[in-house]
Amino acid sequence: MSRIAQVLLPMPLPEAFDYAEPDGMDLKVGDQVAAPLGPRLLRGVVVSLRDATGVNRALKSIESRLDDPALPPATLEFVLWAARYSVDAPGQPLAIALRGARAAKAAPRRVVQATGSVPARLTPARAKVLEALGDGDAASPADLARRAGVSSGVVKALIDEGVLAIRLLDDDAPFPEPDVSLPSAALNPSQAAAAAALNAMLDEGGFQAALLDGVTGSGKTEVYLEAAAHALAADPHAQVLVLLPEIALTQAVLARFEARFGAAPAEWHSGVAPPLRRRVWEAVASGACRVVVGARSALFLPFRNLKLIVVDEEHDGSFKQEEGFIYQARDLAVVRAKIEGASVILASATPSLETLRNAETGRYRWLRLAARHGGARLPEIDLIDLREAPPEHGRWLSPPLVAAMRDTYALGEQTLLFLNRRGYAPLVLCKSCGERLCAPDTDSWLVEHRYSGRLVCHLTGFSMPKPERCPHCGAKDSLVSIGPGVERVHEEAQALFPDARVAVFSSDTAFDAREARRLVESMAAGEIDILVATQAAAKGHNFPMLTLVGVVDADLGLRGGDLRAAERTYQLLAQATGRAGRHDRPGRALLQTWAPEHAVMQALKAQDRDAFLAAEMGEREAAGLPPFGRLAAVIVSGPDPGALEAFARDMAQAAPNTAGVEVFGPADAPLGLIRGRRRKRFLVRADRAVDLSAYMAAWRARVRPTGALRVTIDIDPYSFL
DNA sequence: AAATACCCTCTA
DNA sequence: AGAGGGTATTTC
Repeated sequence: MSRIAQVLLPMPLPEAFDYAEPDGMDLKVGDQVAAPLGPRLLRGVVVSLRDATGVNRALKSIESRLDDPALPPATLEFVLWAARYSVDAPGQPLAIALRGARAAKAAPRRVVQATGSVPARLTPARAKVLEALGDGDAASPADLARRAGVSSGVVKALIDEGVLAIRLLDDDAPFPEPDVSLPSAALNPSQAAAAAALNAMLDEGGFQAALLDGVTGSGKTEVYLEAAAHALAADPHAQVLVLLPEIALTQAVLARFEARFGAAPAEWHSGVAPPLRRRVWEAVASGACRVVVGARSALFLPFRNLKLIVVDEEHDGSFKQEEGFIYQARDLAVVRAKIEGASVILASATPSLETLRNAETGRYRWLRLAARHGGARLPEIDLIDLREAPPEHGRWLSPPLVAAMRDTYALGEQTLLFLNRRGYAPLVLCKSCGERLCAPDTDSWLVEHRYSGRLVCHLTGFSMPKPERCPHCGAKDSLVSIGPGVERVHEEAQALFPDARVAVFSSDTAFDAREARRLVESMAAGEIDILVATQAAAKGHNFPMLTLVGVVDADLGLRGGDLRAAERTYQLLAQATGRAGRHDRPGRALLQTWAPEHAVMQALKAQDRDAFLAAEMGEREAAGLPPFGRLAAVIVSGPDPGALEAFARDMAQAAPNTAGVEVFGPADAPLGLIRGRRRKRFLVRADRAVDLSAYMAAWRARVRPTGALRVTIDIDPYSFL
């Protein structure tokens, strides 16, 4: 009996396609195959096999089974689950899962080896080459020539003569095995208790979840390292995944893994070159790679025997993927753990309300780390009321903050000025005609970057040199920079302290892992007096000489006012102020604010996280917002305003009526125009019991966007632009 | 996603 | 008629 294979292709197709299985191919679910699609031949994955009964149309045959590792059944199940949850085509998450399998293999290394035959004429140069061949590792022709001190022509002649031959070497250095016998770091009693609880959780086996909750510097990393060691030791094939936000800039955690296990973990993020990506993917699939530290997409790797997932800084917004396939990696990590029968640890000093709620209701174990590691005190936090002590016109640092900086500088200690805004000024305005400069066909302002002399759109990536004349009215020298960014605060700090060493840390100055590390090291070594930084520097670094943190604009994140504004601001500022005064030096943090009475500012000053979260939790509950209800957003977009308007009205008409679901909209999106596309939004609020994904899928099925119109569904939105 | 089928206008 | 161009449809 011949069979039919359902094959999922890594593309936005609505479902898997049926193909005939050629005789004798003996496919299994998860196998990677080459399947014809129209005139093309594509990589796909077998999702099911069934007897070929009831076939009503001619099917194409699978071309071949690929020589690549199969996708493990649990990975496949996870891919399908993620697609259903996100209300997107299953081929989208599959494309992420296959990214490593599709990456180019490393070109084999060409090395020279002796064939055993002797040269007809043994010149001195040739003798040197043969001598150099003897010592050292296999070398490429060019390296061998260099080692022998002759030109490459000599080597080439020997190859042509057949004395030497080229061999192709696939040097896939194996991923080093973690050494779990190395000693653990010394844990304080609080850490030891948490580690013991996590080990007990792992010993229980099956799906388990825990919140590891501890203030900055309480030593969460050591604790989850012990849990990882425990999982790896308990099963010689166990695999561990650690998810980090924006891993490209965080080298510190990698170093700690290396110290603990005597071997660097495999990295997985967008900065990893394709050949290495391919190797990591294959080693994860074979089980040879046991520890992966990665960004959110590492969640889609083909683990064979995943036993533990750690989501570090679980509250961090960058776990939410906002483009292409939209997903929240922290939430999907819990799902993946459930499917794998693994444990998941969510770690944070300022947990998200979603996670906190799960801990409060007992769905997650709740492990709290109390004391600060090393006995340092928490920084003292004060508010500077900008209404009472405003900076001079055109300045951004208030007199009390400048005074504190002066004291700190005089003591030879360091200041961190925190401002979560890249560039020099967030807005450039023409004082002649009032025009606000925007990217072409886009509603978002151009940000002035003075170091590079350009105006940059942070949304679309558009940039242009700063013009001399207003592009709107043509007036000369009429463009003024409005508001501060880190570069402008740098300028002001340098003017106030001409002898101080002032530096900027943002994604523009720390553009890759190496630059970031250089800046962090020079700050840690005391080579910088004042560091002006965005959130790129707020997380995870340890600066012993840093005793003052000044938050330039504490209210920044509160504007715009989406549902998580207060929560996010608290998390960010708690993290930033937590940088001050580690080790034996007391620290101080000053927050410049126009609204010192705001609950977030009061909570930060009182260092009363729990009271703030309780109040915030109460407001969410009263409004039925997450974590007490569910949200989804619909963004409809298209180039033609009239067509968009009409379609949005049709879509509103088509919204299904269901108990416990409210649909709001359509409304103009705050960013009403991006890259020439007009945008409108719906917001859907549902009770927790409602299957929101199914609701959204049913709604989408009722409308047909024509032409250039597009519908994007965002389950659990974080951005409301 | 990417190939192609379709359907306009424009050019001689 | 055939070339260009944009848009809609199809892919097991």
